Amino acid sequence: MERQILHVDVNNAFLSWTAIDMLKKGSKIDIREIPAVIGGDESKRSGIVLAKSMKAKECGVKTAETIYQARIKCPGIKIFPSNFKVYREYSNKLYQLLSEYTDKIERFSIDECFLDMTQYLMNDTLLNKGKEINKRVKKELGFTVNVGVAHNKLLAKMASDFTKPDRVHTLFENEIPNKMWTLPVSELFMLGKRTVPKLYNMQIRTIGDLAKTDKKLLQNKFGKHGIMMWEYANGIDNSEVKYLKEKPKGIGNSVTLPEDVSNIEKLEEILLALTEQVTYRLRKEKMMAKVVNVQLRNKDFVDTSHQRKMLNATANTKEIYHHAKELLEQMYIKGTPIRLIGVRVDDLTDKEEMQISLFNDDKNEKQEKLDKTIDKLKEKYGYNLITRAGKMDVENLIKFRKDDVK
DNA sequence: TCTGGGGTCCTAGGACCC
DNA sequence: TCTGGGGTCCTAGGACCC
Repeated sequence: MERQILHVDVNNAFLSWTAIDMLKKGSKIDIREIPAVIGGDESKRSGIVLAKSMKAKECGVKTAETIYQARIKCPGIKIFPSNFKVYREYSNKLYQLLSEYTDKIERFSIDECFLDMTQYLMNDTLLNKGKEINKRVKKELGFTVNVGVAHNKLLAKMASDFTKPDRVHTLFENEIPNKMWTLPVSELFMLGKRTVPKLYNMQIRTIGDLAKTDKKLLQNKFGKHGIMMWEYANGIDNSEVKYLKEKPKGIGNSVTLPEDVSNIEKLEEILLALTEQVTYRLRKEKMMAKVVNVQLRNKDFVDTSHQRKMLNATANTKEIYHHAKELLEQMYIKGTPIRLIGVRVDDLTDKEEMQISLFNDDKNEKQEKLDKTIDKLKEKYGYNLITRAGKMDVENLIKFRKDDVK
């Protein structure tokens, strides 16, 4: 049976949502109407463009480029900081509205959803539902969305990416040659900046070129990725709308340092704070991890990572930090200026499903208690070491943990 | 004052086993 | 002693997404 899929994509999400939030707080200007971007903090060396207004786009400003570059392209451009709390709020409002249409919704990202409408069309058409959603979001929530209308997720996503903003586009199978094959191959979902030049060298310029290329040839050159890109170019995608909440596969926390650090004691201190965050989230998910991974980026932007599989899954800060610290010591070349440091845990399992370890002795119980105490403190003070200094005495907490992990 | 942070999935090579 | 080959697990790194 033919599936009925919608893809809803918020136009310039972070910028639109910031604009609405500012207007609500009494701002006289609507930053959607001027050259503006939402960006990181240049003084913290995270000065990249997260979202841009239409006027900024007209200057040639692109998402993920530096604010420095944006200013060159568009002198006088206004820059506003991001506010994820606000974004989550609007994202939830959108989700609520969409929930009136189907319960098969996949939150693909903070500003994108897939809807499986197959069993929810009644006597209406999919296109009409798309148009209704587009109108209602604008009227009731105050921002605009693009809606892609198709028979699978890939085509719906491609459709919502056609002309913007505030549009509803269909991409049914018979429309593929005219609407999709004419586009440059770089527009195809999952074709990034590494793959596109390789395709160009093979004289593949448009999605149509790719669709007509021999599948076997692509498989030989790109492996699984080759098969996928051929299928996508031909509009083939059998993946389901994942409407059930999935457990995370890994949890990580990394930070670009305000200035390069070449001192391992300092790096260890930051690593501890990052580990604290990661294990806190891990415990909140009621999960345990088996793999610990430490990532470093040096001043030349070269990334290295080391990982280790532990004997038993754990969510304990001290235990995970112990491994993270060893990994750092193993990989850090003395004197190297480090720009970014990160820790992540993978190979996660549900805590409930874990058997009670034979070694779950007093020591472990003591550790669990300590973690719980710290978690409670965090909840109370909303303490987040790296991104914002909380009300709590951060230095003391570091010392507390430092003494503990010794 | 140039380049975020959170993810997922895949690949290649080495170790080890039978 | 001319050295297969399939399979699994592990690690490092790459590509892509928003």
